Amino acid sequence: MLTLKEFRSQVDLSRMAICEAVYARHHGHIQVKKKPTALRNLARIIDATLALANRTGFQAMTLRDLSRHSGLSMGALYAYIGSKEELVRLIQEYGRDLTARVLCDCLEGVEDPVQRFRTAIRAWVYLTDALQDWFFFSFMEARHLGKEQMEAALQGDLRTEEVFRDIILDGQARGLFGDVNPELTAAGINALLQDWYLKRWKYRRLKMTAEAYADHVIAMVEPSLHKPGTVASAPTSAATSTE
Amino acid sequence: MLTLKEFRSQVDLSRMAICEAVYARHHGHIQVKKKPTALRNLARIIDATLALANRTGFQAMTLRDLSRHSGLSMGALYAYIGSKEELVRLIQEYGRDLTARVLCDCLEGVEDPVQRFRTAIRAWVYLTDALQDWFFFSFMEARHLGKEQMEAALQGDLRTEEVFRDIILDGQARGLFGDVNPELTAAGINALLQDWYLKRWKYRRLKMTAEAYADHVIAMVEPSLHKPGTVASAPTSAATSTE
DNA sequence: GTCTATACAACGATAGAC
DNA sequence: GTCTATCGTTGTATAGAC
Repeated sequence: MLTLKEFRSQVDLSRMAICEAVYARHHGHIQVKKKPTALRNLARIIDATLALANRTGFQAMTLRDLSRHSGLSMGALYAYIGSKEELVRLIQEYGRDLTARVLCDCLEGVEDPVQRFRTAIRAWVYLTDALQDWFFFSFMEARHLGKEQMEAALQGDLRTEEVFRDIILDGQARGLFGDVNPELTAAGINALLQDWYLKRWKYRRLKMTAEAYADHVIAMVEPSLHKPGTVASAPTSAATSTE
Repeated sequence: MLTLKEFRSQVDLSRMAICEAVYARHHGHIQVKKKPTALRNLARIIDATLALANRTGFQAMTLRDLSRHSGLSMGALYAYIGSKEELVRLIQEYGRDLTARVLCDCLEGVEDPVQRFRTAIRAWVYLTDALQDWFFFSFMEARHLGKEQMEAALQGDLRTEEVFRDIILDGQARGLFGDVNPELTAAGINALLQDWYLKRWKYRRLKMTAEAYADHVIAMVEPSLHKPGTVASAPTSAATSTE
């Protein structure tokens, strides 16, 4: 079974690794040429943006706010970004590359549909947990982007669903799952997974861990997948399960 | 079974009925004293605000935009609202009163837990379908409100969940449902219901109706509620079901 | 590379004519 | 009741010193 610890060792989600990718992609637009300083300040800018924008919205966050919280002056800020709009694009892009890859990587080598289903859910919850501020930002600010950027955001959403849809189709082909609508069920799973980063306050209040939440989603969806009459052997909790 | 038609005849969700309520609540702050004109223009302002704000966000919508799209001048606008912030409060409040009441009304007289469960889901989907622009606005702009207004928004969210939680608890007490976590399951149902107005583009693409979506949520959740080994007699579709 | 000081546009809000 | 014209403020973005 995919544990949170295992997941974290597989995927490098450190701020620095992410900022490296952003820097590599945008070094043409970034005026600062000394890589160590550039990476350090880029990390500050992204952190501050996510913190401020997730509190009151990206539009409400002024660049003066950002300047204060990132510890950089207005002038210095503009050595890294060309405009406020470019900042939101920059943040949006870095996550997109990452998320598409992670889910596929974690599923590699897992053949059994039931195992694939559970692994995919766990991987996604762990990923969105590690990068909750990015996922929250991305969801809330997607419609403020330009047309083609928004298209890309929607495509990312659909691609996640396709992974689940294909697992369900495979399970049906092998006679393991009943005849639920694969597309709709995948959309439902997506909605449940999204709740983890959209309603953090709620689950924090319930003192839930990412692993417990993944188990909950699995427990909620799996019974609807299995053929009527088939009693599923669903794991009740990550801690007690012995797969 | 609660159909969309039945629901609409039970609850008056017309713009005018809603604007009456808003006017009644805010007539102290509204300078325009002639009721018919006030109601007409209030409806225009609310419609335009929801349309514009849901496209690019409330912060991004300028009052000049609103003035143009509502057909009122800047000056006239300020005869109805005291400030931009008051406008968002006004819109937020009108829905809150409504939503709390509707769910309870539709459940009145329905005793059987399974029926209550299905009716509650149908009622909520129909309600959010009729007022999708309001629910979308409310979800997206909740964090831009003041502290006590945001508290109220969260409370509204929790109250919906409590209705579902209580239905599950009742079903468990009567031995009809298995021992799922009532609070978590209610949160999951809430997440599924939210998807209907948060991802309209997706379901429009799938050519789904509100009734079909309600059936889908029921079909997805019900199997996890029933006791292991118990085969549920879930209705496959609102059209073919004969309850 | 980073700073301070400033330009310029756009915003929310109001005054006063009609 | 509704309009046009205008106020003061605040936002994004840049120029030039260090």
